[in-house]
Amino acid sequence: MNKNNRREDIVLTAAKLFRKKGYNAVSMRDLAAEMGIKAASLYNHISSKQEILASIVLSVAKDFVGHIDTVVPQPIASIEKLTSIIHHHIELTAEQTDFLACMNNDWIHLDEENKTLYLSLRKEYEAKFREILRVGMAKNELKNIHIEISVFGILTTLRTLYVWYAKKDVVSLKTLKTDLPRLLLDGLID
Amino acid sequence: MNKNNRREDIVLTAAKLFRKKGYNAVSMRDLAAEMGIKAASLYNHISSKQEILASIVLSVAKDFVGHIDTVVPQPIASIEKLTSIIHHHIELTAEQTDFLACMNNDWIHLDEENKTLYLSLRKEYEAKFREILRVGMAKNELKNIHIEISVFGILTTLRTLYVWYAKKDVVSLKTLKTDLPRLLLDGLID
DNA sequence: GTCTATAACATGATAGAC
DNA sequence: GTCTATCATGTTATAGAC
Repeated sequence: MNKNNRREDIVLTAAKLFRKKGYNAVSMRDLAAEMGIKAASLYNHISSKQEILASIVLSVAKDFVGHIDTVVPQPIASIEKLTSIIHHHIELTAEQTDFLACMNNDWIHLDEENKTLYLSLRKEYEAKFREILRVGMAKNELKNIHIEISVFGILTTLRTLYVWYAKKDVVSLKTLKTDLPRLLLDGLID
Repeated sequence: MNKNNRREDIVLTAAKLFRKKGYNAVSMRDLAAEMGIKAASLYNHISSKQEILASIVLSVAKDFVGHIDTVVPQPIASIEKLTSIIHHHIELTAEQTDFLACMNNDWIHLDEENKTLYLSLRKEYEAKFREILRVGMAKNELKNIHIEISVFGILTTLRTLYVWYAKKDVVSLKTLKTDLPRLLLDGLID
């Protein structure tokens, strides 16, 4: 196993543990034990516990911004854009559950520099999402519900999908992809 | 100041710190410093850091179950019941922001016994909420969206209200009480 | 009720041998 | 690349003086 794979392995294992117990509750000894090595050996592959956290959180945050950037310029209705975004959240949740959980729970433990970077990516994502809603409402494709409440309500549900995805035996990915957009966009009442 | 008030003060201060930095990142020295006393003195009022956390988390969890128990037997439409629950979440979020945040972020750090208790309260709440949706769908008051997805989507948003409530300058409590039920129940699309 | 002092241990990280 | 050994610091918690 070369150095990159080993590093990747450490980050994946860390994400799993951080998700389960929280960043602060996971010691470098815990992480090393899970990898089957000693704590000191970790430092041949990573430079600090902080670096691992930043690697996890920022990779997900960048992925989300990357996706919304491909959606925004498309010549499709607002509802289609929102559906595409919801589907991307579902897919990423399925593929990178631990990373998603880690981003949501532990970003607060990033050092000042990375926290600022994370929050600016998040702000950028929210601004682009808000703009899609604004245009949709202006074109009367969407109901005129308070825009901040709409942004918050939808993004919160999407961000927290991973919590619920752990119980995925209850519902298939396919059902999720049809019924979650219905819930978030059409609502429960006719 | 008598013993109960002092204890209460410690719990309120702890909730504030736990919310800001996370349970594990707050030491008893931090908490004592914030209270203007020494760490050792805390133990005259509480028996452990764990006990403080349990006190915070369980009080909120019990409040939610208590409220839904008053709503369930009422002779009103499902939509009215859901609106009442949404309003209760909004009110509690406004009154006990730190407690709500602490429950959401730090329940994972409860010891085994209290974690089990918390999860059973949470399960009980979800079951009662699910039943309201089930009846509403059976009576055709609500659309037939996958029930687990509906439960998840709505409760997630309500649980995470505190995150957004910190930016309360953006929207009034009154607007929240009208537009959040609209978003969650009516949806964005006509 | 609060203090000082301290026990007993866990933490992130590093140096240097192999 | 991994190990053992170690460091400096932080942790929860208690004993006993005032």
